[in-house]
Amino acid sequence: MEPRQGAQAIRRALAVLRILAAGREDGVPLAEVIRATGLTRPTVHRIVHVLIEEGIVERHERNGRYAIGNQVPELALARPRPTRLLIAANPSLQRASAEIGDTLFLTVRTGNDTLCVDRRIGIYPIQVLSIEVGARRPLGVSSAGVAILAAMPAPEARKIVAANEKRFEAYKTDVATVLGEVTAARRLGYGLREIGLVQGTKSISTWIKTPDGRPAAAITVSAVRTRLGPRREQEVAEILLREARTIEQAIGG
Amino acid sequence: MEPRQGAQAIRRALAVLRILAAGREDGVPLAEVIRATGLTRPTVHRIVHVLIEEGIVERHERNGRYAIGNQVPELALARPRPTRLLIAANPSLQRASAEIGDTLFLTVRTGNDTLCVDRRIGIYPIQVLSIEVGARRPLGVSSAGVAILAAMPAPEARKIVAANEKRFEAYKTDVATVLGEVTAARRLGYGLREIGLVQGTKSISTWIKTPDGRPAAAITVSAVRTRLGPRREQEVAEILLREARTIEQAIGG
DNA sequence: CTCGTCCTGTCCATAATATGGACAAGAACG
DNA sequence: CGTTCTTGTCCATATTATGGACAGGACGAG
Repeated sequence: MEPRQGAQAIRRALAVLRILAAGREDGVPLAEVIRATGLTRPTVHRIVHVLIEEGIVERHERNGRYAIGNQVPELALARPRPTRLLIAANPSLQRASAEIGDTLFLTVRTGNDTLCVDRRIGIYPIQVLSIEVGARRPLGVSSAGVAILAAMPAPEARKIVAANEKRFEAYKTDVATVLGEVTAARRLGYGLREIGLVQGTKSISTWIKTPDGRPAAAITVSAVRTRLGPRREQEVAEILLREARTIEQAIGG
Repeated sequence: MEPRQGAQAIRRALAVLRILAAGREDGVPLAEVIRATGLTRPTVHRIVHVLIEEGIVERHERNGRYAIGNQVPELALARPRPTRLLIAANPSLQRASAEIGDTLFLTVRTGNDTLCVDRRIGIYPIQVLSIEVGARRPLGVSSAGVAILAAMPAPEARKIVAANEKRFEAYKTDVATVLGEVTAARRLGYGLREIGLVQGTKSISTWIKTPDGRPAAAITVSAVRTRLGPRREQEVAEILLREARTIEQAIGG
């Protein structure tokens, strides 16, 4: 059903945009876009510069990196709603945050990426704040991504991981490692990253499925590793599992 | 400098997106997109459906209209900053709103469109609320658009108005009428619409220029016509002119 | 029912468009 | 001064997007 053709250029432009989105405010150098998309230099160059002329992409004066331009939020204003998920998850995040005390994230799946859409800071004095709302990463490199992959049929997960192969390099991981983590998560019942993306942190994620059984999001706790020993890992995971089910109820019914 | 080529399809896709953005949540029927963009049916159809596959556009179950999809806000999350203008204009809007009592709008120019980016509701019991944050219209059909056109060099304004010709029809106006209003606004010092887009309303807009002298935005008061007689029009215009200058200072320095 | 008038969706030969190999040029480093 | 990073450009080529023509569906009037 997917392959509607006659629009290669548009699809490529969108692929570029998604890579740029992952670069957030800082932007992404052209070479990185080329690597991540697998397109050729002239093609990426052309696309990026047309998008600049159209105001969809901006180029940073300083370092020449490319980033999402201000016309994108302008287009987004056409869509005023906060998602159902965000509303449904709010009480759960509130509750879990109070209970756990460490930083909580709500992450959705969008295409082959995870996107952080909400964050709650806990009361414990050391908080992992590196991941911000808007942070976007290839599915598989964060515990949330691993959890989401673990919750979908294995073949589909493998396909996504394969599609992200070129981008894993930048996160110092690879297809085999990710697939191993996904299998482990499937067995455990939740996603885990002993070595967080930030040095010395650990993350636990549980998936949230839509009524049709497809994983749409994950809730994650990140903390300094010493705060998440085996015993506490168990406790935290149970809370996250409970709240994930609660959120599923809220979006399902 | 503009005409970088080799990307017709991407530009066309963006043109389609901007039209869809003007349709907001309700969306736009395909035929309207065809009219507004001047593209052919198969082209628009193909573009729209590829964008649907990519999650950039959604189709409403009910009426088959096309609207901006949820991936657009997701991309926009990559850009967390509220614009300087919004911050700079805040105190002025606050003050003017208290002083005037009718609904105030802050509208920016984006390409050939105006886009409402802020709204303040006044204290007077009858408020014109039809225009919401995110509302997007061809430059020229609202008093804000007229004001912005009036503040730019006449040839540029004419070019924009000509480019929007096909879209005016839907707003029951035309090139000649708009150009007349722009000339009148240039003479007056502010934009005016005796017959607002909503029946029985009247709007007054003043333009805001960036330090380089190009108009970037407008502040607008909309009220039921009877509340904006000649005397009060004068008063309101003076407040708006004063605040426009204040905002220019704030973004200039 | 039939005709007319709106709409959306599809086919495919064709021309125009986007492509990418090869090259150029600049910056940072030793 | 060479080496290894970048980013940017040219242009012959074939792949890609194009749009005229057609089909089908929904609605209303006669």
